[in-house]
Amino acid sequence: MKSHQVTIKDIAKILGISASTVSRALKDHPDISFETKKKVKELAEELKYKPNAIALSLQSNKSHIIGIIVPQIVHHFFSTVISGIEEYAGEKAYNIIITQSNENPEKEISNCRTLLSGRVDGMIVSRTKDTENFDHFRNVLGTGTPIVFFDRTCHGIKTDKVVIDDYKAAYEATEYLIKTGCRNLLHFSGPENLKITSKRMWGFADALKKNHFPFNEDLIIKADSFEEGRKMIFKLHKENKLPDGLFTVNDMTAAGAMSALNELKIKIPEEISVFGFTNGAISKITSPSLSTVEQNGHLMGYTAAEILINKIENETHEVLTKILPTKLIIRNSTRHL
Amino acid sequence: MKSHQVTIKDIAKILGISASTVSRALKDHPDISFETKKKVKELAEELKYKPNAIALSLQSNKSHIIGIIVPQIVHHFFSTVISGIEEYAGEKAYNIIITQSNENPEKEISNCRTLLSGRVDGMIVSRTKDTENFDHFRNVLGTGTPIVFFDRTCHGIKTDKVVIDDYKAAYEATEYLIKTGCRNLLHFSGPENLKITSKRMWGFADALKKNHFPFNEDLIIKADSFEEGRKMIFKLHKENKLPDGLFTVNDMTAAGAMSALNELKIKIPEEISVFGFTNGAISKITSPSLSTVEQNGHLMGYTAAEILINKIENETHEVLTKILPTKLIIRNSTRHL
DNA sequence: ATAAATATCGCAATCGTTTGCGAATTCGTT
DNA sequence: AACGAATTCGCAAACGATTGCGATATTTAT
Repeated sequence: MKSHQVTIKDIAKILGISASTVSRALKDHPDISFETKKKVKELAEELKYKPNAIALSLQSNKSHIIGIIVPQIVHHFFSTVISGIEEYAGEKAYNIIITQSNENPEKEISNCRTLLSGRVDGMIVSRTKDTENFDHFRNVLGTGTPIVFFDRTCHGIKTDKVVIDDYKAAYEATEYLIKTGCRNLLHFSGPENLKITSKRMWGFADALKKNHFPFNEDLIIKADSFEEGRKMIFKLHKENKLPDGLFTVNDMTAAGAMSALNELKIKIPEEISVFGFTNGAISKITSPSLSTVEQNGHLMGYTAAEILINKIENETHEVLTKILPTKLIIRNSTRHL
Repeated sequence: MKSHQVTIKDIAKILGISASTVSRALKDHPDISFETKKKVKELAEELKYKPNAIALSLQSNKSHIIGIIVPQIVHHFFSTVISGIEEYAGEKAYNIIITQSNENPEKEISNCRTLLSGRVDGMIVSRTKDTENFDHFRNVLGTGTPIVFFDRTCHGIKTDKVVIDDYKAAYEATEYLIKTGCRNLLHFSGPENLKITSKRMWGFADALKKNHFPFNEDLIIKADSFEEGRKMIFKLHKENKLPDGLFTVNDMTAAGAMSALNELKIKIPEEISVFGFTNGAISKITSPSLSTVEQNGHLMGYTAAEILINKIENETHEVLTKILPTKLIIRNSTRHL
């Protein structure tokens, strides 16, 4: 099928010179005469010669490929990050190979293997919710392949990270709810072993404490999906325990909660304010539109790629954690100041 | 940085045998004695030897990489398709390299170049809305690299396609609106040079005609995003031209329309039914939840990968167009039968 | 015992490109 | 005229793995 792609040897043969001369001519090596260069370049142009990236990789031991592992490509936040990675990588002439773990630690391990044997120059990773053993990442680092984690990082591994200040953002969101008159707050939270969700939880808790609100663990409820958000609202409603302010671990959960509240004819934000997290695509679509924390996924990906490629090309060994700024996006699911 | 990855030569040197023997031992070549095989395999295991994919590629002229070009990774439908591609590719030990054109034909051309010089074995593509010249795709095909188009295909290029029957799906959706009592229908449409949107439009038009409804071009309105959907509803409302049934070219547009209708306190579906297209993530989130056409992106990607890899490995030359089934998803933005 | 068959392994070329080093040619200088 | 310098280019090795073929060594058959 594959018809023969033009190689440097083809050009050499046609011109009756050696392959080395062609190679040097194409990259303006001073040893080559102007005339030879001209002939070579013209023919290369005519035959649409493209250097064989694979041969170059073999030579240089660099593939110019970045491997990515995310839980799900379909998830809006992750695809935003990927898009950011792709942008910076493109600028630097890197390609990206994407794999997804589907929140399955086993798959994550096999993804590492795949990318390693694909000889990627580095990896950008957001781990599974359930990843507890990090040996596969240590193996990768052991081969000299750098990793940059984003969003969901791994505790106890010495490597670069790009995150946001989940604690601070949650604190601010909670305080906004308080300032706009909410007196009875609740937080829908995610799995505890994820640092980002526990940080958001602590931000919520500390904001309450600082503002002299009573706090106990009943104010933290496990719910981190559209369905669970819905269910939990119905449950709270039945038990007559609905709050007047709700801060959720992500936008989807908020959307689920709002969907239930709408069905119950409970007015948002008059009777209950809802604050999400992530500023995903859905936050503009909900009724009413959702106040949320902007977590700039594109920038996160872009930054991760920047750090990684810099590490690849300059072989620096310093380990840094980059904290990206967040900001509150106030829409119509919360009252105004 | 990159510490030396163990190669076949390392194993050979340690064991005092030749590289060729190691190579054959690892793949159970009958020429090699049992003892030698055992020694080689044990050492390979111990040193965590992984064959160098790049060297293999150079040898076989196969990279085991599939290149993907989509307008936007972030778009839910496309990321669903990518996820499907990734799944089948993973099963067949292929990697995927993803590029996005950002709806920019220039970028699409450069993406083709990038993937070509990355020596991908084949490509899966959904083109830009504005791509009018297809020469870059013809160039790719000219190098013997097969392409499978999905969703947005290219007219006049002889290559495989995976699509849905947009016409039929639109026809059925429209007919559903009619059957549930809508008498005054409108269609929010996309750019005309995209086959999929014009097919959806014709499906809408023919359903009207078949049901003896008057049809004229005023029933087709250009609006294919959340914002435009919103604006157009407000405009129609001001002009007192709101329909009692709305079929949109995609879910986002429907969501925008519903957002405006909600603000105008117009009841869905009592006063106006809304029918979307795609069954994206947002269709469950809208208030009320959106009736829509299921366009199985995951299956589309999976199928495209199947066709492509089959073509790569078996070097078949037949060109086929696979039409995937759709079905109506009836939720709460339309009345029931 | 000798030829033939078998078992086991190494040499070298190959994939496409790069690069140090040496070779050949031309030019300039005295 | 002769010698050194400069110009221009080719040879060959290297990257890691595969594979046809040839080279031993061992065993079997006659």
